[in-house]
Formats: sequence, structure tokens, C-alpha cells
Amino acid sequence: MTRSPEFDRSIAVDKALRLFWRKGYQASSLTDLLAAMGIGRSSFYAAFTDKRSLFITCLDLFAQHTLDLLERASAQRRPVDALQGFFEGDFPGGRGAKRQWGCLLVNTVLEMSGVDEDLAARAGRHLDRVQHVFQTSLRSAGAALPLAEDLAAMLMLVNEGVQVSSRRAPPEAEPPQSIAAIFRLVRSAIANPLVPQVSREITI
Amino acid sequence: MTRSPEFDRSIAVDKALRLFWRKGYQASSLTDLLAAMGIGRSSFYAAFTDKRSLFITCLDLFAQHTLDLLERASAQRRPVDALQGFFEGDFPGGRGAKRQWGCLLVNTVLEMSGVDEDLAARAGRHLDRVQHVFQTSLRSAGAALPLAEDLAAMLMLVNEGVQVSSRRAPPEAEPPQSIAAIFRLVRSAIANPLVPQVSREITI
DNA sequence: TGCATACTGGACCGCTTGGTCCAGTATGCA
DNA sequence: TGCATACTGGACCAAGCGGTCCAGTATGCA
Repeated sequence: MTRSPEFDRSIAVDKALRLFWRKGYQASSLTDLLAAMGIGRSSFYAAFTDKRSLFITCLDLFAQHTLDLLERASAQRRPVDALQGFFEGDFPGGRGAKRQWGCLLVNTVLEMSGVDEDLAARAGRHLDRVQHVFQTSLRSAGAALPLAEDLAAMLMLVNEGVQVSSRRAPPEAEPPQSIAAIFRLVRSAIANPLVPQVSREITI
Repeated sequence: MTRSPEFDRSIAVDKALRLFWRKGYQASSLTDLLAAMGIGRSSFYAAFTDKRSLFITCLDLFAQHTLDLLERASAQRRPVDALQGFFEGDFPGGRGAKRQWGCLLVNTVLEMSGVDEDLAARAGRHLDRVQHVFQTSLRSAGAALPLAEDLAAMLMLVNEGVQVSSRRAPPEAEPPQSIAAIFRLVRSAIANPLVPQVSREITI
């Protein structure tokens, strides 16, 4: 009765995700996508409606993978260790994939704001959820609320920055030393909250 | 004899720069560019050869503006204050422009790597020069060499990250509190270099 | 074996893209 | 005033884009 598609949907989505991840939304042409996914045009539109719809699927999938990974890492290690491991390159798609292509969410915010605000906002909402996980980890590591907020926001900036520098480095490069330096700062800020806690209002 | 063009070249380049800055390279179509610059197609190709060539011009110009601004700021204020001011939104194009559209160099690295490696590498080289200025400022603020290197690399990551978060915030938003938090960490690391200086080799 | 189902490959479409070309025209000089 | 210069607007082009359509075919069931 109902024939099943001749390709594995989840594998095809994964292939598409990797292409979008590497080249961005606009630069991934339909022809590129079809070649990467190994399917024909009709099958593509039958299964995924649209290039844009497929991209949204990939975006949501990527965000879910990222959150899952963070959650699993936090369950196994001390919270700050888990965060550091995340920054140093553990990621969906295997170790090193993150450093090679950056974070699809970050890339999308940058590429699509001013071009497709809905896509940019969607990626931004996913990033908010990631930041919230950062904050939770920091709190459970002992950071008080305002400090945890600040540090989470900072890690978010760093996370976004890592993606950029990763794209400038050869794929086999070591994770940047600066990550280790940042986490030294983070640990010392948590261990010794007295120092930096001066007058949020005045400094701003 | 030689007629001068009817448009002001530097103004036209500036208009193009702003468009590229806001929308990115790929999403800025020739039609968009012509409308923004207020010139016709033939004049465009006569004056700038190519869309790509014009983009390179804009990229180099932006980098030069950025370096000039950093240099001027460092001459007027204490080095770390100058850096913080830079991060909080002083920029070519007026205060707020940076936070609104990010850093063209960062945007270009992300958009063009995997698409046009030469453009990405060019933007990356400009970013290296910016990072070198960061490092110089930090050294003159009293940071020893390895610490200055680490902090400069960290600020580079943060710089790149700021661009991303800036695109997610409304244009009139205040500079993120996390920048103030980061500079508190930076100042305390310089003032108290004992704490974080533990075993670079082991941590990596 | 034969039919109905529905998935597939590829021709095709209109549109937009970056880029070329040329006739028209404004300019500066004699 | 008239000419030579060279800049300009807009028609035009091939190529590539995302998306549609249909004939062909492999599948599962009776």
C-alpha cells in the first residue's frame, strides 16, 4: 500500500545539516543539497516541502543535539568541567566538528539577520536556551545568581566567538589556549566572588 | 579633458560598506548596491570593476577604520578603558553602529569560509592585526606577556561574540552587562596575576 | 500475474543574479 | 560655437537559482 521512501529521512536531514553548517543557508544551493543528500528534486520537495523548511528542521535538530550534549555532559562531570569540555570541541557530529564549522545557531543569527528575520530570531531563541543551561551549570557549581548570570552571558559571547576563530584555524588545530585561560578566570571568579562584585550599576 | 565622475567615490564606497555590513556579501545584490550608492550599472563597473573587488575595498577600509579608532582611543584614555569603550560600541559609523550590525570582519569570516576562502582569509588577517592591538594595549596596562596573550585572545573571542549578541538585541539596547563583567575580570587578572597563572601546559 | 499505489528522475519554468554593451549626453577646451 | 572626450542610463545577456510537473517505474497486495 504505502511505499516507504527509498532514502532514510533522518540520514538525509543529517547530510543537509552538515552542508548548511559548513556553507551557510544562502550558499547551499538546492543542487548542492540534492547531491549531498543523494536524492532527486521531486523526492526533496515531497519530503521536505521547501529549502527553508528543511533548514528550520536542521536548525531545531542542531539545537536539540546541542542541549542534549550539554545535559549529558553535565550529568557525568563536574559542571564547570562539562562546560569546558563543551567549549573545547565535544559536539554533535563528533569531536572537532564544532571547531571546524562553528555553531549553526550562531552562524544563522549572523547570516540571516537583516535578510530573514524570522530565521534569525528562531536561532536566537535556541541560543537563549543554551545560555540558560550555562547559567544553571554555573549556579550548581556554586556561583551566586548575579554572578552566574554574568558568567553565563560571558560564556555565551565566548561560545559565539569560538565559532569565529575556529573557522580561521586549520581543522586539526588544538582548541585555542584562550579557552583554558577563560575557564581559569571563571573558576577563580566562582571560588573568590568578593573581587569582581563591585557596583554593577556604576560600572555600566 | 578628463571628466571627473559625477558621484563622490568615497561616499559611494561608504554607502556600499554599510550595505555589506548590514546584509552580508551574498545577500547584497547588485541592484541593492546600485540603489544604495545611487549610481548606474555602467558607472559601477567602470569605477569598481566588480562586486567582489568593491567588497575587498570595503573590507580593507573597515579594518583601517577599526585600527585607527583603537589607536586614537588608546592615545586618549588609559589602555584598558579604551578597550572597554571599544567593546561598548564606539565604532566607525558612529556610536551604536557596531552593536547594530556587528563587525564586518567577523561577519565575513563566518559567511565566507567554506564559500570563498580568499575573502575569509583576508578578513581573518585583518582580525589578527586587531588582536595584536589588543595585546599591545594590555601589555602597556601592565600585563606580562603570556597573560597579555591570553587576555587578548579572550577579548578577540568576546569581540566576535559581541557581534552575534548585538544582532539579537534591539538597536537601542544598552551594551550588554556582560562586557562590564568581562572587563572586571580582565582588570582583576592584571592587578593580581598570581591567581590564574597555573600551569598552561597541564590545563591544555 | 496483474493492478493500483506513490515514489522517483529529469525536463522544464519564471525569476533573479552578476556582468556586458552601446547609444545618448553632459562636460571642458579651443 | 563646436568638437572631442568619457561618463552615464538602461537594454540586454547567459547562468544559476528555487520550485513545479509529469511520465516512468519500482513496490506491495490480491
